[in-house]
Amino acid sequence: MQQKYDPHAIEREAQRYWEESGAFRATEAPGRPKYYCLSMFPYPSGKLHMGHVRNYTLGDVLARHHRMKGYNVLQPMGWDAFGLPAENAAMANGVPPAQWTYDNIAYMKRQLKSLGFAIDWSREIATCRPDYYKWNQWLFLKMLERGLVYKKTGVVNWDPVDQTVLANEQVIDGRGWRTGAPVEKREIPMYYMAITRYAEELLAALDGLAGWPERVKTMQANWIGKSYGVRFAFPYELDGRAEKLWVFTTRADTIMGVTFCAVAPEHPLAARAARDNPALAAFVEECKRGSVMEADLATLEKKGMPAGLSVVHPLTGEPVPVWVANYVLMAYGEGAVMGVPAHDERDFYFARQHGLPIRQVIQTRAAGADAFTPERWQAWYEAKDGVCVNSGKYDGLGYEQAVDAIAADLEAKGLGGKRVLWRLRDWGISRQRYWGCPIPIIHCADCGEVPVPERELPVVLPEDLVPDGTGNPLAKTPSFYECRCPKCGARARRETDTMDTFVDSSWYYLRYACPDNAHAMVDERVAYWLPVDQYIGGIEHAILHLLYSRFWTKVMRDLGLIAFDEPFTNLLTQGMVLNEIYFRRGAGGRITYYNPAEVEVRAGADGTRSAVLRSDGLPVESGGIGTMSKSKNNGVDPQDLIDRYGADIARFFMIFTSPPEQSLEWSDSGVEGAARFLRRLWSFAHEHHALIREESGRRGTQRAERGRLPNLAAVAPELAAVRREIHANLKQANYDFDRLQFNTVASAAMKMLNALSSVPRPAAAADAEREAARRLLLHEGMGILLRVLAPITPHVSHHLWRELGFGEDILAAPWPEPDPAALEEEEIELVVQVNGKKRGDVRVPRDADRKAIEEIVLADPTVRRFVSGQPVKKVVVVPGRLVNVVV
RNA sequence: GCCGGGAUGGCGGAAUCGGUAGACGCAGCGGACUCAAAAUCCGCCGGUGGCGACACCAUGAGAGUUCGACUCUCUCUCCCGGCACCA
Repeated sequence: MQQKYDPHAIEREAQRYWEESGAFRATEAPGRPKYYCLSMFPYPSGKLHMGHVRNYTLGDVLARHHRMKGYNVLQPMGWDAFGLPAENAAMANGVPPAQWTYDNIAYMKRQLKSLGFAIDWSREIATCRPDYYKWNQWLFLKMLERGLVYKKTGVVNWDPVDQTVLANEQVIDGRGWRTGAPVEKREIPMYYMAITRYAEELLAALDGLAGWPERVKTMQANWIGKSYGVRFAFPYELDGRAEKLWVFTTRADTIMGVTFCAVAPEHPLAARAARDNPALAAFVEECKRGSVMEADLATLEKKGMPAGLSVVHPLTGEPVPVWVANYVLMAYGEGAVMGVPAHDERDFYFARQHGLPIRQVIQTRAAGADAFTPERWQAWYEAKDGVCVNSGKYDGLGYEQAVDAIAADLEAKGLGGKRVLWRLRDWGISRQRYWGCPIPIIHCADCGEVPVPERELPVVLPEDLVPDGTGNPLAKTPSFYECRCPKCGARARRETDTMDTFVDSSWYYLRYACPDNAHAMVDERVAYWLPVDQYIGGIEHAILHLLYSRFWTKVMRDLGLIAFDEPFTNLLTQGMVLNEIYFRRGAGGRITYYNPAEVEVRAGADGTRSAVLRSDGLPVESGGIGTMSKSKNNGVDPQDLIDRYGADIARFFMIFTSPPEQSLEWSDSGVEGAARFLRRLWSFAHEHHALIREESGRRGTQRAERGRLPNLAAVAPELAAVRREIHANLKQANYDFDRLQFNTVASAAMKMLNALSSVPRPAAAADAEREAARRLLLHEGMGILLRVLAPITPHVSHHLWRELGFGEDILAAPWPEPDPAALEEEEIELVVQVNGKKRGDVRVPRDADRKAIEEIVLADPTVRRFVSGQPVKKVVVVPGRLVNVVV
């Protein structure tokens, strides 16, 4: 055995062994318990970043641990290969997105392999391959047939200079990222998937997802946003026609307090009112500036203008003025709201700003007539514990009675009724972009929108175009868009929009089960492997990706393609890997980001810190810390770490440095500790190896360590303590594996090595029985330690397992369980408190009862000192833990 | 703005059901080995006071519940993630 730990050599060797033995090739084995372990597939951005290493190490730990526990494990990998960065890279370098993407895939695949992940590469997929996205198109058409896909207009960011649609990410401070031009909102036709039809099930089924983090389920529930309320109308007359302005409210009990209505700038009524009102038209126009992002809209200064018309209150018959307000969202509810300034904080400020009347219609016990503070109204609002006042026939009714009575009256007048409102909106999937899956539709002048016939799928995306930032290249490529109408044969135009990349990632986990099936989207192998037993990915996907995947699963179930309801049984959401962000703002507001590795932080004499770019010594601005990303140029290349230390050390460090779900501010201080630990493991193993060889030489046998451990308590009590330590840490490690807290598994492994290292070397004239016991203990401990480490540091574990003669392949070894006999203790230690403060500890027999413990504790000199004669009120005994004497 | 989460020594973190705060590791300090350095090994290592035994303080801030709170409740501060076209 080599004396020196050479990670690169043993990693090459172990990886070759796995490759040649096809160790990670998964095959369907009905009857064996299966474990489908899936990490979110990467976008092939160029190189792996630390988030990938964290994600895939976590997945690999789970996959390898379950494999050793006897599961038939599938761990696949693929590429989320369509998307915007490829187009940006193409513009920057003049290389087609396809080539850039395939090059990146090749490079990143090599990186993943060098980390030794137990991946079945025979199932690799890339979403930009026609044999994959064909099925996007196929399912799109199935959904279209069933009315689950439909067309309507949607609002996008429009760059008026480049004449192109911008992604939210491409809008910086309200301006186009390339042109610096102020962005406008523009309405265009788009295809939508009717996810709202599944809103009820998507919400209700969250309760059944026992293996999902609560925080993710809460976020999804809030996103779906079911609210119960009343939808009702304010009648009005315009251009000689009777019309209705519909609104939705969750507080119909306050309807008698309505003093105005507000509509979104995009509302038809606003457009109509602006027609003969230039000032209002200018305001509506002003509201069109800026991006469509909700975060931007929600932080806008609240502005409004009278529409110059009024509607009729449905219950009082009084006229109610209509306003156009930028805080009303067209996309939520009816695009119009009732205004009740007395009982809604936002309405209150709006009314005060514009001199609108405030009419109190709810009173609570807690508040007097002068208690008009928005904070207080908020409390009433949430508690719903007031009664109606100034409300005519509804006076004295509580929240529920008032809502019931008012809804009934509205219903009787044909002006509304109770209604459930969802916050969830249908999923717009059209993108005016090149590098995505073509939408399989043909536009014919006579036949309208005609689906591409199934036999003509896939509609293949040309791979040789280079976008230039102005519009969609597909729309400028006649060889792509020129076609014949499948219905009438006339010249027609192919749809040039592509699909949202979330479509690609909504079902890829199914395709790993049957990546080679050219005739069907899914087959019986999907029934074997799915649903995914453990899904691992970043918390940033808590809502969109996971919700779309759940929706897609339910759609495929209803199409009879699969037979389960939810795609992911257990979910581990890893925290983000963060790093400093530095940038400079150039001319026209364009921002250039600098990698923290190129930046030097200097502390000034006055304690202030300033950052300068190393290359030119000039200052850069700090953008705080944030997720490592290509767009913020704050990634750290893990390759340096792997080249320098090898895969096992990189993996061990990644696991040890923080718990999986917590976000992690990147720092590599501490990686030396991981390296030191594995070197110590190696040299300990080397010493043990020599010991075994010596003993087997003496006995003339190949395998020396077959004997049974004697009763250590009798032979060598100090060894019994070591064995207790090993088994206690094994118990802890198994517990932590099960609760997915791997950082403390790594700690437990370190503690085991510390315990084994603490075993004293025998004196020159050691007695033979003791020496044999010592050797057997070390061997047992080493066998446990290597198996506990195998999921985290697979290469070195594989190597030492064979070297020390435990067996051929550690992957085939049974997972270790602690020996209860090793954990038994005659005496246990109890912490002693007086009035809740720790004052010492006592040792008591393991089976001492409460009364005996009380006697021992009250007789303890330290306790007596602190009690010092005061009467003992009570003695709290927590079995196995502590005793608290209250005086 | 809205939704979700987080904050513990100089640093990463541990504390499983409300029961010893700081496991394990990094950095630092002292020592051994060495011609020397690296590596390795041993010891110390939250703060304040004390020669010491020990005492007091301390888990972002402030209140509360409890025999007992890092853990539960309320208020606040700061940070991170998401907000529907980054993936």
